Amino acid sequence: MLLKKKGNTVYRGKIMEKEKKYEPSLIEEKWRRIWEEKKINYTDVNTTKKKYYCLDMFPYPSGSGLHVGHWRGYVLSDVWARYMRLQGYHVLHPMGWDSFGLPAENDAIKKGIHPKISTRNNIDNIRRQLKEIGAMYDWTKEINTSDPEYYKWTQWIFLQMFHKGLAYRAEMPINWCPNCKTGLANEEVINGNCERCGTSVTKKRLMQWMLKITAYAERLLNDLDRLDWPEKVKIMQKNWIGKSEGASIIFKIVNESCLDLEVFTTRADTLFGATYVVIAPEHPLIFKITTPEKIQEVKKYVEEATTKSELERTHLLHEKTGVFTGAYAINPVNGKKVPIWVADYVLAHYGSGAIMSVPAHDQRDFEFAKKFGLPVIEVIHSDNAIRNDDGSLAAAYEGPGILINSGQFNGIESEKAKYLITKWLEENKMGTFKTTYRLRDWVFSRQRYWGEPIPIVYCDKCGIVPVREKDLPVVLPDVESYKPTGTGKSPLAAIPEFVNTKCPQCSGHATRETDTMPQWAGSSWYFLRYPNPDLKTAAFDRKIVDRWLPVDCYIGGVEHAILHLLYARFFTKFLYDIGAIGFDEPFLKLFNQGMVTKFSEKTGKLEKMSKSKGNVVNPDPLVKKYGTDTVRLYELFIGPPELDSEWNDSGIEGCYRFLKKAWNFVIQQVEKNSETDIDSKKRLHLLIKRVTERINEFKLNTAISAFMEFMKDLPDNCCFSRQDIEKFIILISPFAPHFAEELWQEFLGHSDTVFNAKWPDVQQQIISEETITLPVQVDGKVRATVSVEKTANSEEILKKAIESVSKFIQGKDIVKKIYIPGKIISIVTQKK
RNA sequence: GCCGGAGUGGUGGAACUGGCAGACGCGCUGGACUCAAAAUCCAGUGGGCGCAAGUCCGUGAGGGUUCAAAUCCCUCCUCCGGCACCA
Repeated sequence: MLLKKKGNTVYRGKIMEKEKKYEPSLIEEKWRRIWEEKKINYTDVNTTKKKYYCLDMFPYPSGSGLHVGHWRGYVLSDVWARYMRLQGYHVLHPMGWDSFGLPAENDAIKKGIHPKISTRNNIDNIRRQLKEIGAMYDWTKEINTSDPEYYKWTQWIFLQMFHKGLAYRAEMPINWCPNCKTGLANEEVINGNCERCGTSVTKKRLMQWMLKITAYAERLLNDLDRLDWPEKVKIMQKNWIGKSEGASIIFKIVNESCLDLEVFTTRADTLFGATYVVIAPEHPLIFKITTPEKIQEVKKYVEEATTKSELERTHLLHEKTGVFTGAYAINPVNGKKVPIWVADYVLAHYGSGAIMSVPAHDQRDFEFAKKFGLPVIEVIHSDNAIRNDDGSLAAAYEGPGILINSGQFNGIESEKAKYLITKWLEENKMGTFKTTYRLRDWVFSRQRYWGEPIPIVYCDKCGIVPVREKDLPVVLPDVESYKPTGTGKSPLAAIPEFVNTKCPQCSGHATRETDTMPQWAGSSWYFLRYPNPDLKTAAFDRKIVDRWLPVDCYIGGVEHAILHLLYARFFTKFLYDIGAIGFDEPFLKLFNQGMVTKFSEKTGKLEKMSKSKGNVVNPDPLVKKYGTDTVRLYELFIGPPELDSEWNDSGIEGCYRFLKKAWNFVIQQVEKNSETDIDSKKRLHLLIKRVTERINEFKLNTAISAFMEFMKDLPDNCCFSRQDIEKFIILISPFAPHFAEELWQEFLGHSDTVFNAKWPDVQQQIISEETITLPVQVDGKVRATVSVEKTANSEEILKKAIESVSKFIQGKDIVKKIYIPGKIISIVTQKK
């Protein structure tokens, strides 16, 4: 019974005799408290029910808190997790903190607070904000990568890699960020700049711990096929791994016949056109082969090249430079003597750090040859080559063609010649088929304080010795000064109590490794820890992780497409190989939510929401005004979840109005206490069908539209039974959990949570129509619609259709009649 | 340069496998309620022409396939993201 009273819609329910309208502020906090008290989100990992692991990419606890952009992914995963729960799954939906690493540390330095304290404060703040979202996280499984009880096991995994030879030390020029004062992984350098602070990255030669991720290149590549991931991410990983099949060819060095110069090429077919050889400035043979009269010049060039920044070398200076070493090599296929040059367009870390140069068929070599007057010999003929008036090549021809100037291989098609020439080299022991990868080993050392200490000691007698497993964790010491030194050593090196230790093997004097691990270490296996976060005896319980993993659905931003996802796959495969787990891919399904953008006054463009762009929208005032459920709805309604969406505050009103209407609808219908009429039954089941389908397809924006349409189209006199109203509440509960719970328990009087209810089934026979309405087109234009019995045959239907458009076909001949069952009728006419 | 994604009213966005373009929301206009406002409710809302019934045009541009194209094909433009001297 509806009463008008002071402008408010009120109801008299069975349970209470007081007036009530939709007031989120009165219900949301209450339910969050009750859910926590009753532990309804606690996941018993020992359950025998079918499981579902729905994981968010865990955040790093920055000081600036969450904005509406962060909400989007969390709301999305929560709707999905709640939906799967209502589908009868036992859902694990955990949350934790990626709290080691540069962002946390830089933030701490900026504020002058110890990272340990600031991290704890930030975590407390973000946890509070996350709880406001109302997500069903099982907080008893919270983990924190900077907790010694956690990083003990990160160190343990490192030791396992060390034992298998996958963690090794190497002195090499690495990417160095002068601002963050630390080495960086290849993956952390974006366009020659530091991923974190944007500073131009330089090179620094340092002794580094490396992880041999390249040993897994082939598997990391192949197994992508098994994953239900966005194609975009798979392609990005594929490109990053960069598999390239070709040949390794040996060039003997003139007068140094014991020295072999190995080059890698994908164009063995052009071997006869190799007119010189180029080695990278970092090539190990460089000073062995350079002739005495050239040594000064080469030395100078190498020095210049190796101190250039990554940006200069790879992005800015495409003008070719190089010097002749004075040495010559022998082209194995024809015995020709060719000069050896040093040039920095050849990269030391790819292939063998040396190339054969074929200026006629490689544009880079062409430019170099032109600049230094080196010969160009065409060996692939094609009419598609671009030529000067005199017939010489105007640019390298890189396409396919027929071999010329190539001895016994003349006349062969280039693709075929690749194989034949490589085979010939192999038979003559001057080369092999070879596959190379762009992927490089992972630089695992950071010269910073806030990370996992690498559990290694250096003993004067025994050398490099791993810390015994029983002595883990190597605890990060509390220090006053944790600022980076910039010397290439971590701040830990300045703490004698930390550095000086005893050798685990001989008990003699030893010093600890003082570098720490990169931020990506802890996040490479955290998903394995959630099901058993408090386990003291191991990183994880194999029985439990094998039951709960792989993660069924992983939700997060696309910015981690390469870094985190590749590293996590690598760790998982390694743990599989050593028998620690029974699966070798961590994440079966990946969903990347789009960014939330907003116009930035600073840049004058639409930008991803971020503090630095000055375009963040704080959810707190919105929650205060409309309630969490409305904000949740709007986060989803704003656009397709996988695409970027522009935030606009004004749209949120629509979601609030909808919830108010839905609230009143439920109350009115329960008050009516009648049976569901046929029309309403049909509407409800159509809604169930649409919402279910759209959630399954992750089209949550249109799932919400379906609810709005349902509400909007209801006739005034519609009637729904209590049972059907319950279905409606269950249907909306993943989207607006507080709203649904209040109606379910408080208004309808259930004693258990709505999230233990069962997702409603569609009754197909209710929504199937006996008559259908079809549009009728004449010459491609819709001119009428006809209602026909579903069972009618096509002749009847066409007859009816033609009658309906008689006006439009008068004086014309019908040349074609098309009836697509259930879809459309199309009449084609011609003038008489 | 290469590889992805996108381009639809005033606006955010719908549209299954080629089958009534613009669902739903915002905004706007008009109306109801009110002393008045807010809130709420009802109606309208792509553009042109027309009093109207209507009718023509319309999914970044231009071509094509088809009875039928936002959707498929070709050429091109713009924006966003990734990679980029990887031999």
